[in-house]
Amino acid sequence: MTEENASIPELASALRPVLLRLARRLRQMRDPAVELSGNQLSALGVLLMSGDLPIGELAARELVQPPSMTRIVSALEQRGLVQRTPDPTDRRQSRVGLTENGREILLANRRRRDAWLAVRLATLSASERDLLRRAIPVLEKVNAA
Amino acid sequence: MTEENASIPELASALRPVLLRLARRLRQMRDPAVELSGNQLSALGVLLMSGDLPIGELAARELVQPPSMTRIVSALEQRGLVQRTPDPTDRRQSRVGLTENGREILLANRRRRDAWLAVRLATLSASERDLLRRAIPVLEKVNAA
DNA sequence: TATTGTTATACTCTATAACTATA
DNA sequence: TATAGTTATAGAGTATAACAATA
Repeated sequence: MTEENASIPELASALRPVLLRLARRLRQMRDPAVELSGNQLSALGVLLMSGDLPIGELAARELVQPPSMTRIVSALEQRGLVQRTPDPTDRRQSRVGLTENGREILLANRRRRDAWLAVRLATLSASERDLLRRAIPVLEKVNAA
Repeated sequence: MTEENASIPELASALRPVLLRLARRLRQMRDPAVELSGNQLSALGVLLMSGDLPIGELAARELVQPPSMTRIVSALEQRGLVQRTPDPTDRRQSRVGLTENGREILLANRRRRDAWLAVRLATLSASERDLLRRAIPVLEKVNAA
């Protein structure tokens, strides 16, 4: 235990700015050549994780209103990154899914950001990297709480 | 050493999504009653850290164009959170600084987000919190690299 | 009638270009 | 002539409200 006397609020206010700063830099590493907005990229990510979804569901998961998601999906569809397929049982709905091209673009973007991070992780000592490795499940727990 | 065999790229792609997700939730904890945009809040943060700055310098630090910073500062000034004071030696410039009210609003916002995080940190075990505590300087090192 | 998704419209935030005033 | 800042204007991106099609 390094200093468990230190209070939880102090840990929070020390951790917050570091996390926000690092996340901001990671987000800036979007490939400027592949012009996808943050929300477009994020929507592709949800589709990769969850498979095909109706527009409304996708909007709810992204905390965006349905009309906004209509726009986002239309833009992605025009670029061939997603496709709409009509729901056979309810003709009001159509499910949105990644195309093969969309999957590739998304994964390439992630690789790019991972590479940026990996370069920086390589400057650490092995034990520092190990510390981060063990911190991951803890951060996940914070996220889930 | 938990498993230093695991490669650096793997660490990067495990760490990235956790960081981004947590940062996103932290950002969403802005007080909706105090309607400050992300960039307005961020500009106040720079002023707190660095003291009074000319508009151009502030724009450069926030990676924003000068006209955008003019708008941001004008909005903050109208709400009494910052004030412009003319530079005595160069009448083209004016320095922007926090007002007492601006300082309070900024700090209140930070306390709010810290509190959100602290509630979640409280669900962890003492040793998990200690792990995060030791991870902070490592994350700072990654940021600086 | 209720629900899914779209279109119409307005607002916010940002950027580039052109301008004003100092230096 | 160059620089600090502003104003004018346009382009993304989002939201609310109104509408169309289907359940």
